[in-house]
Amino acid sequence: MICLFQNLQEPERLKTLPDRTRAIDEADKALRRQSLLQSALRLFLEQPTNLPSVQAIATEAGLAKGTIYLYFDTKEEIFLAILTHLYDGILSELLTNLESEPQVAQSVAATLSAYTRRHPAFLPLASMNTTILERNVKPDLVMQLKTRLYEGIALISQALNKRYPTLSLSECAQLLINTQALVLGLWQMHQMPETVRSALIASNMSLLAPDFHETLKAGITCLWQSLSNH
Amino acid sequence: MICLFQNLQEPERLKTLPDRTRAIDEADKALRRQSLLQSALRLFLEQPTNLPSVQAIATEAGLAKGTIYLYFDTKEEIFLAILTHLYDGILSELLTNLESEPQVAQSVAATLSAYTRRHPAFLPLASMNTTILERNVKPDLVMQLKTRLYEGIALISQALNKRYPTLSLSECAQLLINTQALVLGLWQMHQMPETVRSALIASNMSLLAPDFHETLKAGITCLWQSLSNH
Amino acid sequence: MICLFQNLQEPERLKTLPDRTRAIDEADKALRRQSLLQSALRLFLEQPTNLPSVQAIATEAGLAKGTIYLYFDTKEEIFLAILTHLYDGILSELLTNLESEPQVAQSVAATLSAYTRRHPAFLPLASMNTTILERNVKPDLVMQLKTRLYEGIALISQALNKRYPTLSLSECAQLLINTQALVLGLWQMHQMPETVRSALIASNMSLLAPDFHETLKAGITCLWQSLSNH
Amino acid sequence: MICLFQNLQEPERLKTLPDRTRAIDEADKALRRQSLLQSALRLFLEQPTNLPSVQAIATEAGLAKGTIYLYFDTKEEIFLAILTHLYDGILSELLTNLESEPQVAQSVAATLSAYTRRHPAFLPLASMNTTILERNVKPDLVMQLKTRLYEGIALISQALNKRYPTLSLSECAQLLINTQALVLGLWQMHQMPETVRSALIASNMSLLAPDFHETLKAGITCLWQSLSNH
DNA sequence: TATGAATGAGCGTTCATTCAT
DNA sequence: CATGAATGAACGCTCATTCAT
Repeated sequence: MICLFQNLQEPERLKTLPDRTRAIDEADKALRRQSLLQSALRLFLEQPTNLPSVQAIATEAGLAKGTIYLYFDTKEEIFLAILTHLYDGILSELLTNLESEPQVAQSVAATLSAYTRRHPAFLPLASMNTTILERNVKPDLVMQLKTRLYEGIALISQALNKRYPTLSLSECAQLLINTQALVLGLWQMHQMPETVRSALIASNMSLLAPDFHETLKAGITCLWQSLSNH
Repeated sequence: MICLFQNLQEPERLKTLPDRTRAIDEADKALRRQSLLQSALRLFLEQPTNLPSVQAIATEAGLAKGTIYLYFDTKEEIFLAILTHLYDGILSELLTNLESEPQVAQSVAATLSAYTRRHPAFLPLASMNTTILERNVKPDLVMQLKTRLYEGIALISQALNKRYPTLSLSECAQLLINTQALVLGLWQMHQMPETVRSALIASNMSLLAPDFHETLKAGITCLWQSLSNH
Repeated sequence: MICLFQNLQEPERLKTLPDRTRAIDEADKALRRQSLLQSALRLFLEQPTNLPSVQAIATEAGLAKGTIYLYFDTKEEIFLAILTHLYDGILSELLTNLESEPQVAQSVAATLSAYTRRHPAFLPLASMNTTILERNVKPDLVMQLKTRLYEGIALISQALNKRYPTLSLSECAQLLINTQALVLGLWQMHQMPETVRSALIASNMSLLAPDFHETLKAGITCLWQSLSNH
Repeated sequence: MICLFQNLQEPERLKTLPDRTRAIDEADKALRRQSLLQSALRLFLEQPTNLPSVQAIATEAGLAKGTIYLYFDTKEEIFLAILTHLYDGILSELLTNLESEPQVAQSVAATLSAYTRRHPAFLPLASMNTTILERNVKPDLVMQLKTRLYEGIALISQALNKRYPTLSLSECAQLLINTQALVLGLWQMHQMPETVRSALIASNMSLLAPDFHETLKAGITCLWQSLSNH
């Protein structure tokens, strides 16, 4: 089986190329690409409401602005690559945890909650996907993300189906998609300026300003309750 | 009962002010404001991926650019107003239909499906809310949207709670929030360039390019299945 | 003798017209005009680097924006009127003090120093005269200012000439003009952001950041030393 | 002696970079910067009442608007640079002429008169310095101008002091500052629309519409008469 | 491959002034 | 005379992308 997740790179293991050195062979190029992704990610995390500027990314990576365009066609492509990677990550963890955990719904909820904590760029980027990223990226890169997503979902669906044979493969897949949709939507609804958040709480409307992770778990539990019926 | 939704204006009933006429009294001003909202909406629907430019909105409304700033502080404010209005609309319909329909989950799904069809700006705008709109709008307008949302949810929760007394008010509210999150997320996942859509179908991954309204109904049914347990 | 300075109005004696009342007769109109001038001046003093907006002036005066244009053709006209008034004031004081004081140069210096202190709008406005005000005002209003200036200078020159008969009338006049030029120039050279001022002092260049009033006195003394020769 | 005025560039000697060519090394960059300054200056001289627009400057220089911002942070910075340069120029000439001319006051007057004729942008820009330029420029650029001014004044003061040992260094410096103030003020008082000028002459008030250069000489002579006493 | 100078489209907003009421 | 809604010109600046070197 081709591994979906070949792209995963532990940053700490990453050998870095000296700045302003020419990346000749494929390995060096990949390294440089990774380094750009790391820089972009780092800057994005500093202010997850905006994509950082190309200049900032280049500077952060110790390279020139033009160099970035040797590795990516547009700025958005960089972040779509990061997002793709993050999708890979979450799918991979879901699969792993599914197999080891007895309580499926709880496992899913816990995995998602932990993952979004450990990867605070995931949901902000996922939220921008439709609105910002895909709009400025070649279709085949969008397809790449979708394909990865599809394959991940397929694998997880199979695992699920093995444990809950009464649930069809496509029901499993749909459940996963719904889960991702729910997480994405909850995160966006939960996102707001700090002033608004405190105003909401002050006005007894904390329903709209809840702890994201709490809500996440509850929501997933609700969505996955069908499993307990099977 | 105080009606939340007094703001709803059927565009077709709207008397329009002749162009370049002065809106002196409050009624005329409201009319002009509505007309700007209509123009903005119309242009947005032509290309729901970008907010139209202020100049375009003004021209569409037969007014000068500066006039817009007599009615709105920023461009985003216009679209937040539209979105607020659309949230009012959906909440109102949910409430109405809930009371008349026997099958609650189906009613909710059908209402949402129909509403998003009739108001194709709803989900695109809702998707931009966090990322684009709220970022350039005074906090109290964000609060206004949230408050309306809260009050709508409160009313619907009460109606739900009346029919399913085993479900607590806050469980009902949370269910509604989850529903909105799910719809939002599904719409975003379902959103893609036409080329991508056909590529997905060609590659046997139509799972990721489904009919939105189908998926919506299935998703809501899944989320609301708890009701059948009560 | 026709008084040059009929325009001088002690603000405290000013009867004010109730807001939004129609000014029918000439006296009422003059009152309203004065009130607009006062409002404009008050706002300008709050931020003497920019002319306040017409809207701000109207609001401050309790009137509508359009009303201002019943009294002045352009915004700059308002400030040219204020400046004219302030020129009247300084000329009048110079004349008065000249007659009572024995030491002419010192009298002039002291008068100017005191006047600019009491009327902090004088030099800022005078500095804007060429660059901003006269550019957007009908020539005959500029002429009015010049005429007043001329007549004031003429009167003072006569007084000077009486005391120093060896100085021709036109030499006296020129001396006055040079004095005004010097004051204006010194004020502009002395004007700077606070940060720059402290940087200058820190760099041992306090020559360029002196006390304005000190410099003023020294400068005038220097310019007027010819008198002691006569 | 380190020359303060190394920046002086005779425009006619300036090698120009071909349009749309890249300025790679520092020399070319300096050339391009000079060319932008020249263009800005040229346009300003066409209408010395307003700073030309950035677009106009770019077009005049055969470059794109954005390019300007590679060389200057704001539009005002361009003109502050020109003004700094012009201050360098006048200080340099004053110093040179002082050393060669026997009659100091006359030398100063003649130098200033000639310089302002040859550099018609000098006084208009100097007049805008406080009101317009320094307001939109980083403090350290203002400081640069001040520093240059200070150093120029220091050098000239030394030269003066050598010839008139009874005048202290700081008296010399102050005399120079007063001179600059006087020139600036006279220029502003002398500045007026052509219509006003002819009206003044027609009304026998030519005192207020004199030949600037005449007045300048007379004024400086008056200010510098102290020297003859020493 | 790397650079970074050059490009130029894109846009929201302010505000003095006009003028219908 | 008073109002204030409507006007629309004016403009600096950013920044993703290109491309000559």
